[in-house]
This record gives sequence, structure tokens and C-alpha cells, in this order.
Amino acid sequence: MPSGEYDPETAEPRWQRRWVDEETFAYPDDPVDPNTAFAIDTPPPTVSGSLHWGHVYGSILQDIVARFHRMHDSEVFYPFGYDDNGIASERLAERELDIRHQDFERREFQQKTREVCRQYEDEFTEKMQSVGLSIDWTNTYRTISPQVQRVSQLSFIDLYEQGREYRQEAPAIWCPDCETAISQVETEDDERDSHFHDIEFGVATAGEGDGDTAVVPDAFTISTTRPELLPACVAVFVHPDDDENQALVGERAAIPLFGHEVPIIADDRVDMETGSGIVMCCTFGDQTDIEWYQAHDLDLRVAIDESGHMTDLAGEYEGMYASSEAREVIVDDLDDAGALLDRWAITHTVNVHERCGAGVEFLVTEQWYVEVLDKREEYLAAGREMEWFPEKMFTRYEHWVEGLQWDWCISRQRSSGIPFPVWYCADCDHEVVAEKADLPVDPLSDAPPVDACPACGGDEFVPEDDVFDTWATSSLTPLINAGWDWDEAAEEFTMERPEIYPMDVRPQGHDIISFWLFHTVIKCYEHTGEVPFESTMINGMVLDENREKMSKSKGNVVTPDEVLAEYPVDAARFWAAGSAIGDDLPYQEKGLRAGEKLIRKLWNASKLVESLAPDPYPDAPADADLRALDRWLLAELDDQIERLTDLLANREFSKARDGLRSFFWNTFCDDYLEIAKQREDDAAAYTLRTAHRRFLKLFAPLLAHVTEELWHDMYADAASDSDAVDAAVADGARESVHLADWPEPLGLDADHDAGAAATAVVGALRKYKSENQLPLNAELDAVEVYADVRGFEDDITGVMHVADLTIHPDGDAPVETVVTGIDLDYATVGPKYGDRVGDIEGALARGAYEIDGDELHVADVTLTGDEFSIEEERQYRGDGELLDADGVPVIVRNDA
RNA sequence: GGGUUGGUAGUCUAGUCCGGUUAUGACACCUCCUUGACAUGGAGGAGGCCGGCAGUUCAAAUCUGCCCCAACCCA
Repeated sequence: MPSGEYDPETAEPRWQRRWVDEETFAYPDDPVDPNTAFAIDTPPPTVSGSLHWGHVYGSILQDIVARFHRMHDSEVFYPFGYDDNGIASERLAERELDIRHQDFERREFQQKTREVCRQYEDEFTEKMQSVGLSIDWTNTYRTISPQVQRVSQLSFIDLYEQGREYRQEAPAIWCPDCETAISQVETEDDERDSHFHDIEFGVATAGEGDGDTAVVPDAFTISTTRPELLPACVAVFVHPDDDENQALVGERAAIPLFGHEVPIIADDRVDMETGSGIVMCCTFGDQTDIEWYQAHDLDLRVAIDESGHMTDLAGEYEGMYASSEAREVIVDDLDDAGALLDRWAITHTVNVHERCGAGVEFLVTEQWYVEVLDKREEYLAAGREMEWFPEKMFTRYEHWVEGLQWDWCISRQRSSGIPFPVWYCADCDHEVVAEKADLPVDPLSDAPPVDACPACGGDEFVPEDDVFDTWATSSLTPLINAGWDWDEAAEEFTMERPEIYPMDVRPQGHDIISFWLFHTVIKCYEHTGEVPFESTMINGMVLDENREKMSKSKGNVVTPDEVLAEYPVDAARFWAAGSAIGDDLPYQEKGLRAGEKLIRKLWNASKLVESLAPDPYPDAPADADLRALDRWLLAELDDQIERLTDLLANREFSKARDGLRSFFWNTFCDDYLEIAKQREDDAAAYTLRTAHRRFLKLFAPLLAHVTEELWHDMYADAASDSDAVDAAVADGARESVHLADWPEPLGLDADHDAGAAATAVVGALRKYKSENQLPLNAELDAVEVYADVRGFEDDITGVMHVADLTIHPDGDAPVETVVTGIDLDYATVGPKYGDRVGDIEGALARGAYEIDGDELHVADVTLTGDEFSIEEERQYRGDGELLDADGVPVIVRNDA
């Protein structure tokens, strides 16, 4: 029985522990009907640090969906994953232990990474549990685990066998700090301070012109931010429309300091606005350099190595770090040689690796790719097949697919990912792929599946020592969850839990639509022929209280610990549910305070229900015994249930939350409960308990803890011989309100209008007392109500303490009505009279009109019945005061 | 630089797709009220040129164009 104040500090952790200990949210081991299985595939958080408040926000929205569907119609599969197989985790270990992966034996470094990740994963678990998420903790996975490695390698082999993967030596985006290839999505733009340098290039062929064209100058200027790339220069470009410099085209340029000569070529990719309008092309400064390299079949001059240092091509600069030391020394030497014409500071955007902030390079290396560019249309259609919440987020996916420029590079030159299950013939480089049955394998320690090369018969093999890109694995979560595997005997892929695939919801932030969601959709689609998700739910970002993005550098980051130290989890859940799906949500404490207020209101109202309808209470009185007010409340609640169910099904959290809150607070607490205080009959007790139990269930997805506490206090653990407990147990809800059945409408007959009129009358009387500074329990001598509120008399007199109540069902009040104006029905008058509406309005304002029966003559036109309505004011000249209760006339007489 | 989304009282937000009378609710603010749970409650009040400018229309928060601001995605 709820008493005193609710204490979330003890209640919340208690339930969280119990939900985990009792495996309340465990997905059944027994086969589940595919029609009632509801699966959620959350992107496993990258183990690269601590969870932040944005994670919590997104998780709460997922959890509301999970809890709603669990109660409403489903067996919910809600697993949790830890993404700990990628560069991010390695870099975490390097940071945490202050080590470099290059300094360790691979196994040893992997071990260290695992240990660091383990600590962070424990923290993830603890944090997610302390938010009270209804995750199935018996279904968790780590992307570095052997089982997931097997799935990931199976995926590689399947795509390889389908001919959708290839190995190629080509320019790839390279991080010189992490010393690995990375993909386009792992880069980001960053504003950096730098310098622009004007460098004088010589024209090697000056004076050799044939005489009939413009004179070729003997020097020209190049502007660059990267003078260290001079030794890598392979060409100089001029725009075809650049008349001034056109004479250079076809000549050869001499590179200062390094002396080699390169061709000068015209190409319209030159930006004439930048610097001198003449640009050097190097191996490789940026993506345009790569395009030029391919389009004009240029030489390859690699001046920067894998670790970002100058190669022997740079002569005396060999071994210097390119973007710092080499750059400075080369600039000094250019200056000494008189080739540095100018130098000035600028800030510009550079492409950096998101994990370490190092500026990326482009290196020609041999990498594995997944082919995606050839199927853009198909992948677009796959995205379109999903239901998007909100719909507008699909355009993000659409633009991403349309803008794809690279196939997906999936190989990484790192220590601690999932190995490629591939060996190469030492003689002919033939690719040998592992047998599916043997997976997972590590080619560095396992032998290839053949003794001799199938191509050349050679018996020496070189293991692939690259590892997969993180996303190559984390894009397989639907398959990991469904237990996708290769059945050696049947020679086909199988699923341990086929009923959950395709999964029902993919929740995630809008920042990862382009790569994580996209990669997951296409990989699972290629493996199964099906789009892996029925729907995707995209949440916005959490902003700080000033609507600014949270970032470490701004120092405005809110941590889960700070919030949970101050507020109940349920208050945070209330706050999180206050957003429209897809919209960003500012973190504001008043939102949490409003949550606290609702929790308290629910608790206090429950106490009152308990005292007004103490156990044992009637479980099911005959329908006829219910009073009009009871039927009205339960019928209104029916409407609310339908509305709320639709809103939650459409992920309209904010509307669901606010609608339920107002109905509970205004209609149930302010109207019904106040009236019910006067009642001691069984019908009221039944109505109170029935409505209350329904409210607990409706609030359960939102306020997960307080509803559970009340459910146990008042129903599940209450006196076990009571009929009500049997009813609760029949709901399947002995263990948890979250396992109860979502309420179905009761379908009682009720007069909605009469109920609304009766509560409006009570409201008007309450307002009358308030305005006349009367206590609310002051007696009123006489009240006359001009509406058919028969059946509600006792309710009105009881709560408002009316000595003498008279009902006039015909609504004919003894009042004079004065016409105060005419309201036009613009929806019909507008289109019909067009620009004459102005004249009509003018005449009405002047009072120049005549009412004739149900016709209105005004401004030379005649309006009929439904085109206008007469605005009247009621005036009452008798004893007492006339009140307006939402259109119902009420007369109050009070001598006191 | 291109694209996407958003801009509504001091703050957060509904309404915008599908134009129509007085623009929704909450928080904060002001006034009043101890009523069988809750004063952390109740009743009421004030607070808005719906980002700006043009246009379409009898009528625009809503449709169109341009501009400004913010975030995100992509160069």
C-alpha cells in the first residue's frame, strides 16, 4: 500500500536489480510466433570511452517502444551489443595505457585492448541498467567475440563468392597517425590554422615556343598550403578558360628545389579563384589529384610514406615528418633559393580522421573493397522499403546513396580487428579463402585450407594480416542477433531465430544514417535478399540548455551520472519522451522537474484511490450499477487508450506523453477524483480501481519505475485472497506491470456530452468560488443548470456542496439574448463571394445588416442558414449570477 | 560552396502536409484559495506583428519566391 512520499532513490535501483536478477525481460528460449515477435536492433555503442547523455536519450526512446510493444502485442527481443573490434577501441587502449600498438606483439596488444574494453563495457552495462532499460541482458554480444568473428568472416566469404568484393591497388584514404586505410565516412572536416605559400615555378621549355602563339613566360606562381608535396608533384594544371595563363599549356614546368620537370596541362577542374589560378598536382594532395592522376595517366611520385614521413624521393628531406618538420625546412630552403614569393597565415578546412584528428593522406595501397557503386538504385529501393520515423529522414539516406563516390574499403592495417580469412599464394598471389566450417580463423596462426595453390600448385602461402573495418562487422547486427550461420551439411545459411528477421525497428541517431544504417541495410540485403528492418526510428541529438550542440571543447557536456544524481530516472524518461521523433531536444532541468511533478501526482493520486476504494474492492459490478459519471470516465478513458495506442505505434512520443498526462491530471484527478471523494458506493470503488489500474499500465512505458512500485504495492503483492489480485494475475502481471496486457477499451455506453456538461458545470462553480474568494467546500444555496445533466445531480451537489440543485433538461434559460455580432462561415462564404467578403465584413462591422428568419441581408447579398451564425451574449436580470459553463448556462444564488 | 531540416509568448512546444472565426499545452511570472492524496496542490490572469521581406488569395503560422539565423549531411 503506497504511503508517505515516493522515494525513487531506493525504489528505482531496487526494481532495476530485480528486473535483471529475475530476467523479467528475457526473450523466450522456446520458439516464438513470427507474428508476435518484435525485435529491436540497436547499434551497439562503440567502446571508445564513456557513455554520454545522448546515448541515454536515444536508449530511453527505444525502451519506450520496447515496453509498449511488450505490453501491447509482442514478445520483445531487445538485445545489447558492445562494439569493441575497431580502431576506436584500439585507440582507447593506447590512450588509457599510454602505449603504441606498434610496440607490441599483435596478440599481446589485442589482450591489452580486450582488458581496457572490458572495464568500459562493465561501465556501459551498469549505466544502461541504471537507466532502467528493459534490455534482455541474457542476450548480449561483443563484436570481437569468436561467434561474431565467425559471422563477420562468413559475411566476407559470402560476398566474395557472390563476386561483390575485390582486392585492388589504388589510391585510398590513409591516416598517417593510425597507419591504416580508412573509409570516406571516417573522415571529417576540421578548421585548422595553416599558411598559404606563393612559390615560383620555372618553365623548363621557356623560349622553345614555335613563335606563332603568345610568348611563354619563363616562370609562374603556384599557391599551396602543402609545400612538402613539391617532390611528389607530377603535373601543373591551368583552367581551359584561363586566357592569361593559356600560353603555359603544353609546356613543362621545373620544380623548385627538386629540379624535376612535369607537364603543364589544361583541365576544367582547376579553381581559378584560388591563388594564382595555376595549381600543382601531386601524389596525392587531395581527391582532385587522384582524379587527375587517373584522367591524365600521370606518374606516381610517392613522397610520403605510411607513417607520414618523407620518402627517399624527397632527397635530403627523407625521414622528416611531412606536415610539420619537412614543411618548415622546405619553406626555409625555398626562401633561401628565392622561390618563396609570399607566405601568409590562413585558416582552412582540412580532411581529418575522426578518431585521431590527424590530417588524412592519400596513398596507393592494396586494399579490399565491397562493390557498392554498381547497385545504387537497388540500395535506394531497399532504403525506401523501410518505414521511416520520421519520414523526412529518408532524404538523408537518399542523398548519401546518390552521392557515393567510392566503393567501400573494408581492410584496415591495424592490430586488433577481425582478421580477413584469406591467404595468398607466395608464387602467383592467388587468393585462398577459408572454409566456412573452419571459421573463425586467423591466417596468422591457422593454416590455409589447401596444401597447394589451386592456380599454380605452389605450396607457400602468405597470410593476409589486415583486419576488417569496424563497420564490416557492426553492419551485421541483425544477422548476429538472428543467429545467422552456415549449415555445412545442408550447404545453406540458417538462422537460429528466424522469426525476428527482418527486425521490426532500427533505432538510431540521424548522424549515422549515411554509413551505419546504409551499410547494415546493404550487407544484410546481399546476404538474405531481404531488407533487414521493417522500420527505422531516427532520434535527434541532445543539445544543451541553450540549444547548442554538446561538445567537450565547449564544456557543455552533460553526463548521465550528473543527471541521475539529481533526478529520478523516471523524470529523465519523462523529459526524453517530450520530443517529436527526429527533432533535437535541449537538455533542460525544468523538463525533468515536470517529470518529478507527474511522478508525485501519480503517487498521491494512487494513495487517494487506495483510501477511497480500499481492498477488497468490487471487481466487476453490473453495468447498470455504474453511475453516469462512472460510465463517462471509463468511456473517456477508452478514447484515450485508443489515441495513446495509435500515437505510440507511430512513435509520436511527445503527443502521447502530453495527452496522457493531461487526461490523467485534468480529467481523472481534477474532475473525477474530486467528485469521487464524496462517494462511498461500490460503483465508485470499481471505477476508481479500474481506471487506476489502466492508468498504471498506460504510464508504464513512460514512468517505468513508479508504475512498477505502485503495481506491486496495490495489485500484484496486495492481499492475495482478493479478487483484484486474481485479476492482476490474469493479466499475466504478477511479476511486473511491464508484462501486463495493454488495456483494451471496455466499450461502455456513456453520454459524452452530458459528462462534459456536468464537469464543465463543476468547473464553473469552482471558478465562481475562487473568484468570490470562497473556500472550495463552502456551501452554495441554489444552483440551476440549463442542460440535460440528469444522472449527475449527486455528483455536482456533492463536490460543490450545493444545497438546492435544479436541472432544466430542455436548456431553456430565463435569459435575454442580445445579438452582439455575426460570425461568417468563411469556408463557404469565402469561395462563394470572393472579393465581396470585404464589403460584407464592412457592413457587418457597421451594423448595416438585417436578420430575416434564417436569412441574413447584408451588403446587397443574402446569406442563408449555414453561411453565418449569430453571436449572442446572454444577459440575466433575475436573482443570482449567471455563469457560463462551456456554453451551458448556470445560475448561482448564494446569500452567504 | 551544394543539399536537408528547423526558426511560433522569457523558455520548451502543438498546429504547417490538406489556408478559414479567439494560435495549443507546459515551465517561469502575477493574483486569489488549505478542499477526505498532492500548496511539490487548486482557480484565475498577463504575456505572441508565428525569423525577415515580397507574392498568391476574399482570407496566410499554414502555399510560392528571395533573404537572415541554427543544426546536420555532403563538397
